[in-house]
Amino acid sequence: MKLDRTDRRILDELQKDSSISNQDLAEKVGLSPSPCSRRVKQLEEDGYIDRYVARLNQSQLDLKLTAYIQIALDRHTPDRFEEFDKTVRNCPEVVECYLVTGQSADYTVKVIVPDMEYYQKFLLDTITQIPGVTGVHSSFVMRKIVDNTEVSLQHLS
Amino acid sequence: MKLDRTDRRILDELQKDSSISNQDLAEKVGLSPSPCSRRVKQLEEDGYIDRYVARLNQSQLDLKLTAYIQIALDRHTPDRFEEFDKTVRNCPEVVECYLVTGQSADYTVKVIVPDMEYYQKFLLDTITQIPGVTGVHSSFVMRKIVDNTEVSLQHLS
DNA sequence: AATAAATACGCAATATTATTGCAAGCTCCA
DNA sequence: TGGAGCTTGCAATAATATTGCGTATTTATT
Repeated sequence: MKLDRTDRRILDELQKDSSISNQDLAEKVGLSPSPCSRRVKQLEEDGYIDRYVARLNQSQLDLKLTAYIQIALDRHTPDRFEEFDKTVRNCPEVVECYLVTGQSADYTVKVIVPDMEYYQKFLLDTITQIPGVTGVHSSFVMRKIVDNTEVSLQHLS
Repeated sequence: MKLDRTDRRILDELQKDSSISNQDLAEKVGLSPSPCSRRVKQLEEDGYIDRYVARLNQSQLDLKLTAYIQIALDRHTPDRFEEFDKTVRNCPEVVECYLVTGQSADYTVKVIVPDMEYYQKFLLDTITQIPGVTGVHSSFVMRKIVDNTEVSLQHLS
């Protein structure tokens, strides 16, 4: 259950571009197609590769606003958390939601929506309606410098 | 250059799982394989699909710490921004970096690293070294409720 | 350091999957 | 209601991935 340099290179390539053919991937990592295919399959089976996804062009799809919402709850009881989690998991506008450390902001939520009007409605109709939500603070993305899903595997070397 | 219901369903499926075969995808969206393949190709060519990527299992790869860093700059001059952007783009630990609205926090940076020790070193050796960085505030992810790349296309209906 | 066991490799053959040409069927506008 | 432009499904073809197997390489053990 240990990864060598070739495995890591395979993972790196697939993180960047999973539409690469097995033949090209094999060449990039210095292997012939068959062992490369076998390694990829193994990495999938061992759970290193979670899933393959397509990333869409947001602005072309009229999704022009990305917002971060910092949310604080009145009480930190299990039922408060459960209710919040359940609601947020069912919002297609929410792409990320984390429980984070820090003074008052319990949750950090990332939302992708068409525009400010949509956002405002979403905030009022959905977030504000969740029991226990007290503080809500929004910030809006003006410019994207990095927007990846690719993680660094350097520490495994 | 307009998407019908079938196109949107294709995009939705590929966002969730791009490893689906064309045949299965065709069946899901109620098409036979050939027009389905043609539509996917068209969506790629038209730029709706940005790229295909593999998502990895972070904890299995020893990436146990996700952190958000809120960063403020001393001055909002072009060279300050450029220098910051350039540095951050070259950090493999940084998965997201946005310029955001708000009082003092100019940048929101998301970082994925093995542990707190690594994080501390990263902050001191990299972030703090960037000219003009004054305020730095970290929060750490304790629990992930949602961690997707999938965006909602409901507004197109 | 030698050797045995286990693992990983590349080639060639096979199987799977995607793509293309084409005729028939829709759709939409005049 | 007719016709132009698209879209579809089928069948044939092409591209791509996968598997068996003999050889080579690595790893562990003494």
